[in-house]
Amino acid sequence: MSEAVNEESPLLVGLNEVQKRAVSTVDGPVLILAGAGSGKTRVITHRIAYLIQENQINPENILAVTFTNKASREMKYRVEELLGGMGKGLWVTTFHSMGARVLRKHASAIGYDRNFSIYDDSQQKSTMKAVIKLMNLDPKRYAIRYCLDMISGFKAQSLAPDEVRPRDFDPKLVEIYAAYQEELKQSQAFDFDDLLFQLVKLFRLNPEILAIYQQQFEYIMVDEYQDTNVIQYQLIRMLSNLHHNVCVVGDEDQSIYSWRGADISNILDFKKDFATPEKGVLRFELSINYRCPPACLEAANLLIKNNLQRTSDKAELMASKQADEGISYYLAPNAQDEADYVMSRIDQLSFENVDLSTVVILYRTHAQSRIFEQSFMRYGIPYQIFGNVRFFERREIRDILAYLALLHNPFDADSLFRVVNFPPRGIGATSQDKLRIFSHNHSIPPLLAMDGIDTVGPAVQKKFLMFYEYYNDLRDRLQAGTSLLDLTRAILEELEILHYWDQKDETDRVQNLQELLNTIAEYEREEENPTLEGYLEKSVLISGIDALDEAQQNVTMMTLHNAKGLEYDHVFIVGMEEGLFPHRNSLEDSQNLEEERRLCYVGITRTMQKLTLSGARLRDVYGQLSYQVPSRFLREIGDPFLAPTDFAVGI
DNA sequence: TTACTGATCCTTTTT
DNA sequence: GGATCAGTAA
Repeated sequence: MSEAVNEESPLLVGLNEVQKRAVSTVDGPVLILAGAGSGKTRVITHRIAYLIQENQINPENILAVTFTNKASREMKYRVEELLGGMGKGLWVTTFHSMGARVLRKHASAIGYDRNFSIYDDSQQKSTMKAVIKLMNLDPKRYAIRYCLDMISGFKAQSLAPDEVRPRDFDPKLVEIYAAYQEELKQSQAFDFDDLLFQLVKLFRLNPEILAIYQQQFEYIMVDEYQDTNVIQYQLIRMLSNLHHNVCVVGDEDQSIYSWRGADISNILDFKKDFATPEKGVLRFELSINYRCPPACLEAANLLIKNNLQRTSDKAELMASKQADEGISYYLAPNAQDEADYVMSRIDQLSFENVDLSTVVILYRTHAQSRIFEQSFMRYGIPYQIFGNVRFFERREIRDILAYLALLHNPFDADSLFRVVNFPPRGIGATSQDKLRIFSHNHSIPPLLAMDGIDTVGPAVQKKFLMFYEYYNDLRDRLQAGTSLLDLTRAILEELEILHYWDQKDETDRVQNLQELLNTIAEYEREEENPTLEGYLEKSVLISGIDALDEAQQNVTMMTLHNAKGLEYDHVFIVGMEEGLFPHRNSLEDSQNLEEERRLCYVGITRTMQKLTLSGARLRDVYGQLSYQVPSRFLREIGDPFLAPTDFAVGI
């Protein structure tokens, strides 16, 4: 069922033949295999615009799912640019935001309050910690991280506690899973995975609710489909099961999230899974790369060939660019020298008036950013880091957000215990444990239990009561219409929190809190209808990459994972050493090793102009000096593409 | 109850 | 090298 390409549409101008067909084929299931730099985003945005402009589809009937908020914002912006205001009502969203949005509407259908909280990683940790403690388990045997990872895995596989086969796993673990879910439920909280897991549950248990969305979303598009997991697959499957107009875009070679449950077979089996008797799957392959210099592309192709588990029969990427500065490799005597080398190169670029926002340093782990950060400061080069200690994860920020979260959702146990003794009120660990147990035994949320607890002495009782009354006072003010900014200011002042940090000479924290007030002010200014709920959701779902500020002339530093979907003129991939990249935890397992290689492939193909690889012979690992061996990926890329002049010799 | 000290375990990658 | 934790003194 090939369609005639509408040559008249301005939305097709400037696209190549395959791109044109991918844009204009809107009916039925469509698979777009899009190699790195092949104009994928362009195809998706033009396709959305095409649907609206040429096929007269109402924007409200289009769903476009991405993985990061940044990607979705970018997509929205570019569609807007193409359509000029006609795109209002489009659902361009991340999987998780979509989950939050739909769950807010129908939470009661699965026994949740619409004011539910969303727990991030650190809240999951403290909740799990409480669970292990309540269950009297050995925290060594049942490490928090391990339990959470397992549970996250279950949820990614769409398995509820009673669906996990205990014979396959430690039965205790399944008990922990059930108890953890119960704890979340008591707190009226969802964790990240729940935003998808519970959404699927909602749809399963309430076909009439699913039907609303099936009818609404006539056209569905999914970006980065190679990184979807079982639960995301199920969601797309459910939602598209009425109209069957589902278009997925992805690239097997760029799958880098299998550790999060992403399953490459989703994209490999798309044909089989989504074809209907009436509508077969159409497949388009974008294999011309418009981004990278030929040497980069050649190197990337050589590298990825070492992966034996590539299953699709897709063609090798072809270069369209001519200009080429080659690839350099610098082997530094030690990590400090590596950083200095990169600095001197960037300094040179700056001297040549290169806009520094076109320069990026990519590394495997966050820990590597520190040495570069120090060098940047020494050289006086402006920089920005993404994802390391995210703003909203700082302790002082979390404390205040916990007050706000508790105001929004009084059931939120984690937030309560976070603030009950901050600033110190003489309610220590012992009293907190008693409150927890009392709350648990009587099935009363801990906040309310503070009013009736009879298992503590009168002195502590009084402290509980005072907290409870202060809480109610704040809540009254919120309901009376006090703005979020004013309320937060009041909390900071009345609890003397700035003073508290000041006293401890923690001026950074004071500054961060001022910055928090700024973000709230900004939120209230920019949002049409600012709410406490909206602000909290934004602060928890936002990820490091979302704060990326292209307007600033700063060099950017980030992990390779964060770089997916981005492109830069000048790319530095640092720490090309065995044990670091590929990471030591992946050396033993060929599957993991292939994922590392794909990660390297992603990194290389971010390059628009010049790629520089580097590594050190000697590096601090866990505070111990260790001799490093150059990464095997360098060998796989091969000498011809590494400019020999840049080799540094010896120590 | 808190605040400090020394020991111990790590960290891969993220919505 | 650093975050987190158990143990101890005030």
